[in-house]
Amino acid sequence: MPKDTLRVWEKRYNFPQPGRDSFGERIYSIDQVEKLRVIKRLLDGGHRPGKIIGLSIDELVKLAEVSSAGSRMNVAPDSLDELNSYMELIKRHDAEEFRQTMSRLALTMGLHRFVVEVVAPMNAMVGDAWARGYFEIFEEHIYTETIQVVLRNALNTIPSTRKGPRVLLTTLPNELHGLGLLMAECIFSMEGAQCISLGTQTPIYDIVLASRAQNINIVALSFSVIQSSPAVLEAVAELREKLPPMVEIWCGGSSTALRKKPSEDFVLLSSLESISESIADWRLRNKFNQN
Amino acid sequence: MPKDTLRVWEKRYNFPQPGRDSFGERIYSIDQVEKLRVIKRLLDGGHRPGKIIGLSIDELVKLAEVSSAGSRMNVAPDSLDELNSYMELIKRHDAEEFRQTMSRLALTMGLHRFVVEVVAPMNAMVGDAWARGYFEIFEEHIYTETIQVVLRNALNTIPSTRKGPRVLLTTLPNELHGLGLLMAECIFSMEGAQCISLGTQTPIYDIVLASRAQNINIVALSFSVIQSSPAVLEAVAELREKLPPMVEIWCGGSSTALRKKPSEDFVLLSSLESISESIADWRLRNKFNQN
DNA sequence: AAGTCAACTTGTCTAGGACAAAACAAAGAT
DNA sequence: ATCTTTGTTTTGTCCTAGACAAGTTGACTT
Repeated sequence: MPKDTLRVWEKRYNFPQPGRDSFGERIYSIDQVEKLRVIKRLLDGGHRPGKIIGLSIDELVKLAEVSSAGSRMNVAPDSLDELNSYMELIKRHDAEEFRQTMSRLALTMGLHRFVVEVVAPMNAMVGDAWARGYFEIFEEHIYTETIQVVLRNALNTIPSTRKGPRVLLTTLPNELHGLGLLMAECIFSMEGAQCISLGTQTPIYDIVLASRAQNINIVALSFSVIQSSPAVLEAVAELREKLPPMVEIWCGGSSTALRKKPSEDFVLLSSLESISESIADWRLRNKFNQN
Repeated sequence: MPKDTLRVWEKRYNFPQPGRDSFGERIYSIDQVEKLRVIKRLLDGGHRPGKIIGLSIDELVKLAEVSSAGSRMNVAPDSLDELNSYMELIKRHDAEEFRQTMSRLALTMGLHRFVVEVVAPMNAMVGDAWARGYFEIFEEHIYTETIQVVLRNALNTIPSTRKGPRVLLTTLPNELHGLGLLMAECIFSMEGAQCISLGTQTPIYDIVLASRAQNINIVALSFSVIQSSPAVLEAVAELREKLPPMVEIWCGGSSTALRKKPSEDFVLLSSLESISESIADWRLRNKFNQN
């Protein structure tokens, strides 16, 4: 959370009101940090500072529950119990058991369904649990690390191909959520695409360079909620301008900015499932000039 | 590079002197950014801003070459040619070939030697090449991602054990260099330790919680050069204080801060090889109370 | 050669102010 | 009734300028 923002909130809304140490520097109490965490979460969800910053921590948590309920709608109620039982494994700190369970699930369900039906909703649940203080940071870390190991392991078993579209996966600077990227890579690979991942935080200019050097057909970008709307759209527009017209830009993730208005600049991947459709679509469009 | 620092440099050393856009906001030219990159690298190497900031870009690059020569000394000259040929693969953008070469090497050399004799020196070379502008950011990303895939893949093949020390691997906040952590995890695992990685950037308090929850014997921290000396030592001291005395802290990485003076707070892993020795040492010390 | 202290260097915090752009609300047009 | 347009408020980030603790250097002393 930017320092400037905290300072200006302090002046405008009288929150947070940090104590001062012996040198006059701000010290934020645990309570304040906790409240800030929930506020941050709500802001990502579209609320406005002026409206919510005065509320008590309890009211904020209640608001957060209402807001997050919507994102969980698309999960079948009976599988929710199942997902919760996996969350319990982490909470019980049975990391090894959790890893084995996830590996097994990935094998039995198939990677595609595992990513869409287990990992995606669990991400949301873990994020929620963390914001509300149910989860410690280290538990979230263990979750992320475990899922990463399982997904990368699964990726290794997919035979590489030379036929599908060449897809460059990355995120823009300031976006360091690598798990979303990895999930996308799984789906893309399952659809027979040739994936080249750059990891997170690639500057626009370097995406252009990389797509040229690697003969890329599709640049796939992942966004989490963190980014401010205009910055995202502006960056994508800039990338579109600098990229050859034949190279497509596909954007996915939970960022609300992308969904606002349809743009000619990029293909919107509204969900993980839509990757499959978009790939099929791309194949139709490019069936002649494909090698 | 912190905004405050850039501003105060501007006032004190008259560099950088950014242009201004129509709103009076700073715009840094490519040249300035490039010079800043080299300066940053030199600062990490122990130089002082006041001494080097006035030098021209050429003089700075020369200085950087002298400084980095030392770190490459411990590589046999004939294997240097070999390493350079791998670098060429990346520069030629033959990512697939590079990946296969690395996988093959890891198998033939064995993971331990691969990490120590190939990955570690190549990390330094890539960092160098990048700072001098030989490497684009995206090439560095491809390198990092590829090595990560190879190492994680290799890690998967190591059978897990229930006998060795339980090691928690992570970095402190502000340290997001994940590759060093992964390399350490490889060595630890080869030595029969039970590794639990939290990924990068775990707050001190959460390291304590995690080590309790996971029954940890050793907390292993990885440091790159980026961190300022006192902050690192202070953080380790704080961790030492909050951790039960039986849990050991082992620190490794290229940070110069650690090497300054021996401390009772932690075990210094001066190189990747010393992990093996320290593990053997630990086993001796704990052969009675081990399960 | 090694320890001590003063002077210098350096990064990061403080304060308050300004302002563009996003978000909202209300009035107007199709 | 829904969509566009306009004016108003909200909000984040940048600006200037100054202060100061901690780190480093170098001369002096033992």
